[in-house]
Amino acid sequence: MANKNKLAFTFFNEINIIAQLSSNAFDRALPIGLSRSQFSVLNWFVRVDSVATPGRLSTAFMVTKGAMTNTLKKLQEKGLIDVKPDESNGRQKIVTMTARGRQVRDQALREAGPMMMEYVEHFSLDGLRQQLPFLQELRQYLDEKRYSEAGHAKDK
Amino acid sequence: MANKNKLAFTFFNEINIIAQLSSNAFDRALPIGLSRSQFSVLNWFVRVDSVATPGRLSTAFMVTKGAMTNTLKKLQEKGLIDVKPDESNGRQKIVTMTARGRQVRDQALREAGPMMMEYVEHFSLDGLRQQLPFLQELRQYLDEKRYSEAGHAKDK
DNA sequence: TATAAACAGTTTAACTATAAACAGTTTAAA
DNA sequence: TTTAAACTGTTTATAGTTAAACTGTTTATA
Repeated sequence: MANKNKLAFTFFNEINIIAQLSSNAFDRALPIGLSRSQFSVLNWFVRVDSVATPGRLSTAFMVTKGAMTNTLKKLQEKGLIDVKPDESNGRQKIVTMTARGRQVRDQALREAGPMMMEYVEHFSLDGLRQQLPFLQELRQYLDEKRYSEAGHAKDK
Repeated sequence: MANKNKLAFTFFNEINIIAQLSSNAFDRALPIGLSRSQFSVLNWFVRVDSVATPGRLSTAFMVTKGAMTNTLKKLQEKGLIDVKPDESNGRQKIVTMTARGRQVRDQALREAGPMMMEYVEHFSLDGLRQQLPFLQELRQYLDEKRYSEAGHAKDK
């Protein structure tokens, strides 16, 4: 059905443009020297867990292990995270957030929050809430599809 | 309202994940040697206009002029577009798609289309259609906001 | 007309990402 | 016990992006 095909393209196109616009805006709201991926890792430690391995983080953020190695290196150099070997497993490393990391994350959120608020203030709470279930269902579906694709579930 | 703040973050987070997943899938569906930005430019010539300047394209795709210079160079090297000076305006260039470019675009669409279809086949036509207006309104709002931000409308 | 400002596109440096090769560690199997 | 396979994280090469400096052209202004 060519009609649905076209609709699918339009739909994903809108999603992509919104993602790009909001990401760009968020990047600019972040303190200089802190990239979005770096902030996201710091925020993860608040939202999800206080301890992680690099592999767990690369899976959570759907980036390659190499990308996460790079992000963690930057955070470590700035003293925002601690990385130490896992005594019980020589392959892994243990990553935690430092007090300074927590401070930087909190400040970034304080600076970026109002901007994100402003972005949705013209949309009702109910309007946003009504969209969420569809988006969450779609996200979950795409995520499952990703894992079921041949030769692609390994390095993610 | 902290509640709405959190909802806004959740909302944009979902949008970003969907964008990332669908983009990655689309990238993989594309013929090797053709990046998403390159395909997008070729597709633009079918969807929007048959002639363009580099500046118009960089605005349309919300990337810097430098990024578009790079994309167009790759397309030109592969013989998929023509770039020639604008006789009536020495600052500008005129970009058009070649017959080969049209062929490559058509083939890419044939290869990637079914994948996108599969991505939405579990969602009803009506379901997608119901989401669109909100997304389009949001996109338009963000786009306008972008232009109204100080010191940021120039190079886009 | 002369000069300054704005504009259109290119180049460069820095950054982030991927994919693939790599090194070391652990687990499974023979 | 030895060996092969799987795993965890790093490195390297490649590609695409931004921001800013740059070149050349056009427009506005004094």
